[in-house]
Amino acid sequence: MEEFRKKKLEELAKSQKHVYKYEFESPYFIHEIREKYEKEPRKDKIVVKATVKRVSKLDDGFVLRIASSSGLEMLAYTKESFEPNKTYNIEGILSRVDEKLSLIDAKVSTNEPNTTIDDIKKEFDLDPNFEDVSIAGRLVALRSMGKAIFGHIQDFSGKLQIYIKKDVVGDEKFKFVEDFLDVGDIIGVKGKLFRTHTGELTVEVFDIELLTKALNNMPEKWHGIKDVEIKYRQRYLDLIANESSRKVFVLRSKIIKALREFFDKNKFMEVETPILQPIASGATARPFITYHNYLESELYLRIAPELYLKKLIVGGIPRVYEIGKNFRNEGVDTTHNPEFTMVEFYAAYWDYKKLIKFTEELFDYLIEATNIDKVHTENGIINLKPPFRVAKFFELLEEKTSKDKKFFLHHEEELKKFAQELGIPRAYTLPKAKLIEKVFEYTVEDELVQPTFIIDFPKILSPLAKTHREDDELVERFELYINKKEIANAYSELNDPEDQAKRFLEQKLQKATGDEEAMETDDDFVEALKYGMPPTAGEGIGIDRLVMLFANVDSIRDVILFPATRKIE
RNA sequence: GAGCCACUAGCUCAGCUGGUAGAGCAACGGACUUUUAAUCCGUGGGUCGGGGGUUCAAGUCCCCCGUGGCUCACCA
Repeated sequence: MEEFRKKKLEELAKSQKHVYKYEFESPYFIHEIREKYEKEPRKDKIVVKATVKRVSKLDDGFVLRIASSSGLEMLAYTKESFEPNKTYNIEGILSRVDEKLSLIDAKVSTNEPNTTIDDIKKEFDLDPNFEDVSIAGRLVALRSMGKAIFGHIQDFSGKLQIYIKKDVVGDEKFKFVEDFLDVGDIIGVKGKLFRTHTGELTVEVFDIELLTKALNNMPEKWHGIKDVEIKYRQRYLDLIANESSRKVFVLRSKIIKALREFFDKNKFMEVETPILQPIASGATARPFITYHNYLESELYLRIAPELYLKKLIVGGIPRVYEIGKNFRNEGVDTTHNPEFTMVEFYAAYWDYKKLIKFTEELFDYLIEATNIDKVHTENGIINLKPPFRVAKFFELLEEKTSKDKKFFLHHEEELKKFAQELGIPRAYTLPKAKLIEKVFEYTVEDELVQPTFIIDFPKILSPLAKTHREDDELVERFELYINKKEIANAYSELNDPEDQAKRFLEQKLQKATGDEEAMETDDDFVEALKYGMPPTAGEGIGIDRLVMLFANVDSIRDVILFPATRKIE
């Protein structure tokens, strides 16, 4: 804790000023105020004549503060080196970065100026005309100029400059600000909006109030929080300091909201099924175990909601979806968190072909909602706009290995040998189903960068999927791969109770031969099927991975607010 | 679970073959009424992740432990 701040707190208490206020009238978020007076540029390429006032180094290039002859300023992001105090014709793409009008990809231009900073400002930064505002936020910067003080307040939606003049707020208030306010404090201000001569939207403050004192120092303003350990364990600091992080979680919220809208629009009903389950089935994964004192029995945190949702289809709900967490007791890495969010949905009278179309419609909807239809990854530009490629599981395998379906399903010894040659560890001890999966991973997965539906999986990999109508050894199932990651998994649901019982039995046998992740038998589910489940298709989409895709981040921990971390001793 | 790498001021980072622990921002004192990574002058700040060892001397070399990252294994 900061000693000086503590002292300020004590002094304030002595003078009977409340340091932790109860409320403040603040009808708008900061972004709503900015929205009124700031138009979004359309990313046109422009050329302006400007003088470079300051050059600041970034990790990747420079930021320039450039000014017109009349003194209006804007920022320019560049990779080229510019000399301060020189005048250039600068071209770049007009956009808004960190709330400020900026040129991106700026460079020295041989073209004549086609506009001026003054004209641009007039068009996109409107005159607020001294509107009265009352607004609260965290003080994130404070620059004292003697008898005037500039600062910035920030809320989750944005940042706004404040300007405190001694002869406007009065000697007493001004001294209070000088003596007691620190960067990090939560404050409320009342004042009127104007633009400074460099054009920044600013509140000229006539009243200012300390609402909450911050005792700890804030993270550094320029570099933000980089230490991933602090980012994950103290996410609030990450959210205060890093705009990029705020953006990711806003995007996540947008995506989940869009999913709900999309399902609601398509007449799906949202439900909740148990997280504490007596049998952890519906997927192949190891569960967390917990204990219920009253029932005197072990319970599992669910690894999938699948079987419960299908029971609801039996119960007559024609279309259901659930957005919620699954828990899997497995390793943690950049694509796996022990608890993760999925949407699972089931529709009676549909089959997996209908789901392919439906999934494409869903992506169309997400593209519209997020305004993102392409992502630039290290694997190249991924185009998220449907329609997507459709490819058969065994055809892809055959393309890469020149071995056919028969080889994989009926020549186990040779398959083992082949797997060994591919470098798959412990090839001789793995069960056949695992081997096929592994070979697929080793040979095909790397090429699945653009969105691809892989269809028609082998039956032995899919104990809950319906047998393929044209091939008894396959099931009607697809997985959607994007950027080498599985994003969705879907199938025509198996609704023959006897077949289902048989498949569970096969899983049991696999478990007996050492496959720890083989699926648990759920007799209640088989019982439900005996009452008749209409033909149904179902799908699960990993929301964390979906957000990773749209946000273009590499680690699942960057899209989960509080990812799993080890306890610090 | 295995291998490699990292951990230094509140934050971001320097610190070579062992020789009195550094910078920028933040903080503290001062100047400045349109600044904006403000500027200018001055000041304080450290169990170098923890523990042990080698040495006249360890942030630096060795061993153990902790946390994290990457790769692999496991897994969606």
